[in-house]
Amino acid sequence: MDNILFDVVKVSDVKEQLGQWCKSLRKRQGLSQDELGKSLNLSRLTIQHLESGKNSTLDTLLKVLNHFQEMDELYQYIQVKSVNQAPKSLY
Amino acid sequence: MDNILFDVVKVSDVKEQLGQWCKSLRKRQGLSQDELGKSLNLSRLTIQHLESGKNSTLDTLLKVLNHFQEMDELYQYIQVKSVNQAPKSLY
DNA sequence: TAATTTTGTATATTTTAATTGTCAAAAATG
DNA sequence: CATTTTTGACAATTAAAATATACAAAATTA
Repeated sequence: MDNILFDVVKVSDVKEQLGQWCKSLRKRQGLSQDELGKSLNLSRLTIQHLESGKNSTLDTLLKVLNHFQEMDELYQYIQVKSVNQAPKSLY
Repeated sequence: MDNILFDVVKVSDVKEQLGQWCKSLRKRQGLSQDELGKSLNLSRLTIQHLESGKNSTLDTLLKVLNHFQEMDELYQYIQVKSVNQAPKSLY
């Protein structure tokens, strides 16, 4: 059971923020949803859903981040976090 | 067109690393895939696919990260990146 | 302001992630 | 070592993401 004290940020908040990120990356390059979609072999609506915080797939998100050279940095972030630490001590 | 010089990390690499991260978080708490799945109303196979780097949805990934209190930090990371910067100058 | 482009929304279809159940291999436990 | 638990893999079904098309609202541009 998730403790409300530690649960201020919701899953939907993160999805919306990810959408905003992708949108800002696209706008920065002056691309339309259609142009970006064509570059990545994704439909314009898939881009639109991602940017509006719908429940996209990892492929869709990562293709977009990769296109704007943001995937490598995210990869580093994850890599540091995923060092396999010892399981919680029983004592 | 993506430049190979900047494309060393592949989408599949990030998915696999995300899977490793989720797996290490689960192991640290001494939980089984089944137990985690039940906690999040996800099937054991959905957890298994996520951990093995398949193409999961954002909901699946974020539910898991949220359960281990890792979503808030990721949210901060994204928030910093998604400040809407001015579009590329035309000059 | 008028014309053009882009975006959000809606519906229908296709593709695929998620689920359910089962089974054997692998790992953990007594 | 034997038993139990966990995990990875296989199929079949269900739920939902991705697609295609169309249209109006919004934003951009001339």
